[in-house]
Amino acid sequence: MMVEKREDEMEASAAAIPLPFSSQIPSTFPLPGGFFDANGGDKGSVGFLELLGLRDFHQSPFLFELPPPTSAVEPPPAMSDPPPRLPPPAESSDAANFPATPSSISSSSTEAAVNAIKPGASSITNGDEGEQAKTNRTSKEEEKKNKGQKRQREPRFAFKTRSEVDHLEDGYRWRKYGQKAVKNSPYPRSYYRCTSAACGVKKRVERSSEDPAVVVTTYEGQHTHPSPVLARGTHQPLPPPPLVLSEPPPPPLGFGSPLSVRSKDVHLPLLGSYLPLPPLDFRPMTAPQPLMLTSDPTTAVAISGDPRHGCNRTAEVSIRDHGLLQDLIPSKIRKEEL
DNA sequence: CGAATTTGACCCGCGC
DNA sequence: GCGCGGGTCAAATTCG
Repeated sequence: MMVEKREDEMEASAAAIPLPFSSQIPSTFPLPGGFFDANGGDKGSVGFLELLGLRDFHQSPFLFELPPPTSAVEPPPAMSDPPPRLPPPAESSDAANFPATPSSISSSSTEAAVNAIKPGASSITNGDEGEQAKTNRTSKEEEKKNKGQKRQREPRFAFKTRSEVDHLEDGYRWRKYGQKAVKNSPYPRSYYRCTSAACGVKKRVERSSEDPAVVVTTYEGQHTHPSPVLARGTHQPLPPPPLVLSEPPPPPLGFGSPLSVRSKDVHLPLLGSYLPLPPLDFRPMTAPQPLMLTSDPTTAVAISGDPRHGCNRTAEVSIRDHGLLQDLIPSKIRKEEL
């Protein structure tokens, strides 16, 4: 509801905010013609990494920050508190969650921060929320009454992803639990929940009505477990994901390539394996604007609320982004970039 | 046969 | 207070 609205706003912002290089980046995120069409045949899940790999990874399109517009001072507990033991630290987990935006856009929602800082929220685990609703609503209502506040919500991150498939493979296993028609959009919104018992992470997937090629994925919550993919394979630092690291920039028609076919073997958690245990620092370093958009895979840009600061913001975000990339991308790659 | 998906119904919050 | 829309549940169905 709210988030969606925000997302809409973000979309609007993406198109409206004058980027420093707006001339190069139309709001429509042009991609080589037929780039995705070529992938049309393969309806299987496309790994984020795969998609990501199609573009310059080191110019990763995704950025994120959690600047609570109203509480930039105090980062959300969940976000700032590196879980002592949890394999995937909050941020990392989120990062792992992070659909490395396949081809173009990504954004984060402010809701994350706003909700994360709600008192009492920290005491409620992700799983609790889900189970609670499941077990009995009366108790939920009671709790609500007792607390006299709205239902707790997990931090959210919204990503806009240009993809042919709705449900992007991110390394975690998701179970669909609902689907709703979206108002003013011909495309339905799907609701997924992490299949891991104790993990209450949810995500919503919907297509942008404005640009059907764009899939908006909203993650809510943080995984409390390592990625099944990682668990399945090695949990030790892997060599750079071949896809991402060695794949040359996508050919104009790259999506139809065998790459897509192998997509299911490529999961974001691979990326997660690069996530350092120390939490990523998503705390607002400058402005509280949570909104970040990259309108082109080759350009990572943070959109601040104030376009006038576009350049500065870009620089700032570059730093921030760099920090993020440091965590997400093997230094080797970054060197190449540098 | 178990797991996952589908889908209609229900609940809740919010705006008018 | 009411209606609308988002989010979730859970039975039915499908799939592997």
